[in-house]
Amino acid sequence: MPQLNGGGGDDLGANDEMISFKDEGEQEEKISENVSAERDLDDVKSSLVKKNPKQNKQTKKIYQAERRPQTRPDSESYEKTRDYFGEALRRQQDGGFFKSPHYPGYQFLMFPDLTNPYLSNGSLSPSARTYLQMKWPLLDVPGSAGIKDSRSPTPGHLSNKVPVVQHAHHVHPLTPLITYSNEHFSPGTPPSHLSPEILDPKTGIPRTPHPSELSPYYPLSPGAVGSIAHPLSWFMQQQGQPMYSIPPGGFRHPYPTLAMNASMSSLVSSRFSPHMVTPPPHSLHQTGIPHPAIVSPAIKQEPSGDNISPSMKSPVPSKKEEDKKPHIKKPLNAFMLYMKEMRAKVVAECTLKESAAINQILGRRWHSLSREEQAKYYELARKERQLHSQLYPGWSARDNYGKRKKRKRENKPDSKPEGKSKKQCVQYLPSEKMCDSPASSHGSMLDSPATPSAALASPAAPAPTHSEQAQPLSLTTKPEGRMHHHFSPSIAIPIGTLGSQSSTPILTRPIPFTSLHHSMLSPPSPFHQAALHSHHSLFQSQPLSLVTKPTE
DNA sequence: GTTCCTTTGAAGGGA
DNA sequence: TCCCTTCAAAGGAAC
Repeated sequence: MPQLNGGGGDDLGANDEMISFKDEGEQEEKISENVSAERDLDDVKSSLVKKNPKQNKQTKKIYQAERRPQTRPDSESYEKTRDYFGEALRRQQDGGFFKSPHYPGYQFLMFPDLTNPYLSNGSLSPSARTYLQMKWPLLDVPGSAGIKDSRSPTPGHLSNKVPVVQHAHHVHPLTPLITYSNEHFSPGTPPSHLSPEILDPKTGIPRTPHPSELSPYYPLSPGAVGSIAHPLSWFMQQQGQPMYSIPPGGFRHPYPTLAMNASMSSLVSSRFSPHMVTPPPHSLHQTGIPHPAIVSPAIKQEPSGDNISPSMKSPVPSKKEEDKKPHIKKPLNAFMLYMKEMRAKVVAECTLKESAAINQILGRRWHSLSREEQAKYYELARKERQLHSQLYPGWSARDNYGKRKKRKRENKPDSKPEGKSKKQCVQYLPSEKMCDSPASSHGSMLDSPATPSAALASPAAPAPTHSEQAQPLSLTTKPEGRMHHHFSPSIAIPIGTLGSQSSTPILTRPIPFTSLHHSMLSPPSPFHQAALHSHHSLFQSQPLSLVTKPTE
């Protein structure tokens, strides 16, 4: 688990983190995101087809070397989340325009007083109002009118998989932790007066949310508890995508004992008594409720035990048992959680559909996140792992090995699939000049040798080795079949001052002419320029050079 | 219909 | 300890 350096001294340096998204003005943020998305789009479009495993690996290594997020100790993290919420509440109560934090839901981990969102007189407490407003921006919560965030795009409109209008900014990072397929829920219907107004994704007409979109996690009792949709119900409805596939037949209350009433801190760490963590067979808890991480082979449509190599199988269970054995998915890591949350937003901004491209953008944005922001996801991931381990004590990631379709391994430099011609590519590295992240992750690594990579490293992830950092980038190949013909001519953009630490040659990034964006050939916009200037000299302009991509 | 792509991080095994 | 491999999500593209 990554540990952020304790509050005061963020001596991890690196004020080169991209913070511009956080506390800037709303307009500025929007501009920033649009610009970044635009650049990301161009970037990705131009680079996606070019990349190959080795290049990716190099890029990855550089990314990894560049910065390792730090998380604070839990207590401090929680304190900060409290502060987040307090600040949000203050803003709201001050009558100011409530601007949700970048990850507005996160602070709800420590949401105070959720166990009793109502005041004694029956009205919602301010905190509960704030929560509800964050949860359901369209919900008219008394006393909080006008705090709807109209800024963020509504991926729900744009994503064909988002059944509920939900601002990306209001998607709690923990949402994927407990999001399940809507189709399998039959939760209680919240009272109409508290039902968020939801736009039908197809008609755009406001409608009462389907019960499945609300609070399926709350084992609402027939009585009082059911009188209000539980504040944490929104955990369930992120993008209509379950984090874990649901076995046939669905389930009613995932994490049944996960009665998320008070704080999410106890959600995963203390809500599970030992007796309930033992996964009953067939994906069902003892309550008969399957865990979302359990995927029925039928649903998963993954190779059955027959396709699993014997080495992958545990010697103990028989083949039949193996077939019956549910597929327990790995818990999502921090980046995966981030991806799930941000994908729709990126898709909306970039009008990109290709996940590979989206993921590239997300990867960059991930690196552009501040440590605090990343720490949130690391914390969530940690909790998820903790929950997962408690639910499935005997589970090992190794159990899933071989349950996927076998992937070809082409990463090895010398391994080339027979009969497949390869095309040499120009060395590719994502150019931070084109990236949305002024706080170049690459730059921070390359320009800040004093920053110990270990200090920046995620506790769970080993710091990049010296060999990794110094590993020279080389020309790599990619199967020609995936190459796009018009990508041949390209522009090489030198990547800053890379040579200072290694013998890495000037890195160039092929950019198809057809994808060239004006921003690539013209000075950065004032905003971007300022952002660039405020961070690194890495971004000092260097002349663009035209190169011709070698072709075979 | 299946596999690949692409990202980061976690985990496990081998050297 | 280090390195490598696999898998987790996602969905269009390629095969």
